[in-house]
Amino acid sequence: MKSKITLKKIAKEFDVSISTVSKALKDSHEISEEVRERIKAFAKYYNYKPNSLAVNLRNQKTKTIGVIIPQIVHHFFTKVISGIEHIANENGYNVMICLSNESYEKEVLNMDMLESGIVDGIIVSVAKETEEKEDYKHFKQLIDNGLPLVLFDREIPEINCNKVIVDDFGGGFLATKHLMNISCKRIAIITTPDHVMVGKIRKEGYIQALTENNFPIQEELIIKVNEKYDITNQIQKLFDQANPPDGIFAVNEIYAATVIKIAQKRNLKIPDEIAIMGFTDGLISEYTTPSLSAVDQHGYTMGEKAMELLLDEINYQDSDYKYNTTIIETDLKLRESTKKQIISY
Amino acid sequence: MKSKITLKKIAKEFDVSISTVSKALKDSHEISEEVRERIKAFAKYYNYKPNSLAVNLRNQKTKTIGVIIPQIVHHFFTKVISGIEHIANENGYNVMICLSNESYEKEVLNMDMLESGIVDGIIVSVAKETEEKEDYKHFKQLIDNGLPLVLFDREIPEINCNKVIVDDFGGGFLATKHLMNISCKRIAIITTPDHVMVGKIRKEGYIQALTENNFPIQEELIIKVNEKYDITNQIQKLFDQANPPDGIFAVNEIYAATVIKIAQKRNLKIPDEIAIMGFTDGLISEYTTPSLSAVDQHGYTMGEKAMELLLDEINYQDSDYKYNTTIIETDLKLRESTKKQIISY
DNA sequence: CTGTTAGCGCATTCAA
DNA sequence: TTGAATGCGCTAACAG
Repeated sequence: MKSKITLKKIAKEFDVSISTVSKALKDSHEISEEVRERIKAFAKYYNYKPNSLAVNLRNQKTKTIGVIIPQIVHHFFTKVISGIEHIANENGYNVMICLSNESYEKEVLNMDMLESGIVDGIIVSVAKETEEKEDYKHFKQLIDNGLPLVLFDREIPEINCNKVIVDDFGGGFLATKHLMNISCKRIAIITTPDHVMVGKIRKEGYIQALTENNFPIQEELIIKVNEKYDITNQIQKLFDQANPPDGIFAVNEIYAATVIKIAQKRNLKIPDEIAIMGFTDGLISEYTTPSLSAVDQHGYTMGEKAMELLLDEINYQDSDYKYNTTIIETDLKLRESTKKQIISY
Repeated sequence: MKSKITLKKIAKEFDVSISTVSKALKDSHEISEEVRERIKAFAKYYNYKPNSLAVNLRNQKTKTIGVIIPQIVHHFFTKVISGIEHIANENGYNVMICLSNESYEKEVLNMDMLESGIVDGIIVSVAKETEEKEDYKHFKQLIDNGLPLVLFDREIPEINCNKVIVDDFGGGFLATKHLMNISCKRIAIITTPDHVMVGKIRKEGYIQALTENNFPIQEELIIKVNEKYDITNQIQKLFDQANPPDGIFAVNEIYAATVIKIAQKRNLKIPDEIAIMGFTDGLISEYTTPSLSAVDQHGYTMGEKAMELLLDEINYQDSDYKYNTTIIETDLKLRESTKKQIISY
């Protein structure tokens, strides 16, 4: 393995000083045209690249930002990443993506690593396990260490930093309202355990919509899925009730798609016997039969916004920086799973 | 913004030398128990983290590897990444993910950046645009610079390095063979333009299966999708023929899912009137109606294997390193889109 | 026009 | 048991 070429080696080759080489490669006019050209040609030939570890160490910044996401298989997160990448690249930043796999421990490990100087700032969506433990020491430390931080999607109220969140409440509300509008009478929700904040808040939107419209809140219509066990089985129970729902709001794509599969197996007509709303940016929704109506999370926009906020903080010179929480409004992407034939008598 | 704590600052605090602090934090027995403990306590309290730029510069290695993938929204790539992460983390490596977005230019930019010393090795799946241009200078340079490289999925024959590829030929063959087994008589393929190697090779598997079984190769049954235009329209044409196919092999998930949508719109019964095979690790396949039979790409395994090969090369001391091409065998994941009611007379 | 020097943060060798 | 000195690769202020 050839070792990499450095300024030092080039300097030796030409029998000049290192700084002469450095300047020549930077096209400094301090260096004579001739020497400059020869050095540049040589460097180009040997494919010289400044060692960025050294450059960064020198400059005390890296032009790289870190992103920690809980999962990469969720389409929502990949959209967010694309949005982050877009703004980052536009501003000459590189993006380093790390996965926490919803694990507290991996989240801490990733942050430790990112905190060690390789990035100028960090964008995080909190792991479910961390939300469950409610242990946010590592975030506080990060901030204490002066590293800019932006939280997105899953945020932590007690941490003071820039945030970008979806209007989960509004989304839950809209979804539920839409089910009412297509005249569903018994509307169920399939959500996460309450420690997953986004699930909890979407549920609150659901409850608000019910309450405002004088629908009763019925515990048997609220399913909190524990992902450690079989999802289908937990959702099935909705349909085994004496009085099953005629409308379902699922807080994510997999739950919604699972409902479709179950409904089909039971020969329930979608949307006429059972209408379904999801909450997602995902691809699956477009390809189910019927295709799934869903609350649009605008993941790409979230990513862009998160990166903008991070740049804001990175570039802010004074000490009176004010944190900002950006709320991304949701809207509905209506497809077939809620497109009822309106029957007028 | 507080600036980060360094060895130097700790040294000043205790009025000892930097090297004493360094040793103390490494629990060196050269340092007296008492001093060691005090320094460690202090460092812990202030959340000291060695600056990895400095450490890496010193050690000439970073314990980080770079991954360049063309897209992140393809479930296959996310699976590969999970596999890479798994082996990387097991071996104390961090993973830095970069996206080329199928663009030659972004691929080169990413490689330039990674080549500048921040990673110990690189794993790449080639961008479509690069395949089209057949411009591989940047890969040659990378290797010349001595940075270990592993190519996966989309490889480049003329580049000499470790590789992990799916048995695309075998996959195409298997898929086509299975369509024959369920007694399809006119089997079409929906593939990519030939410059996308994986598409081309899968098509060759398809052709081999046809040929071996005395099926004619019919150009009108071979659709090469140009993703710059509407996919549905291009695929539709298959069904507008006088003699439409009764079996379709689509080389990726989106094409396959699109076929389902089209077939449904035309009221074609799947799989009886038209059977469909995809080629994917994706999630969509499970949630379409009917669910999609597909060639399993084993993305996770590919990722693991790629990382193992990279570690191999990184850790290899001698100069006679031998490159290896690992072929991941495919197999079929049969679901409903090919599950014909076998009717016996 | 070119070179010397210092320093970014750390680890390590050698000397005290 | 501690510290001084050196160097990883680079840049920039300053000197010549």
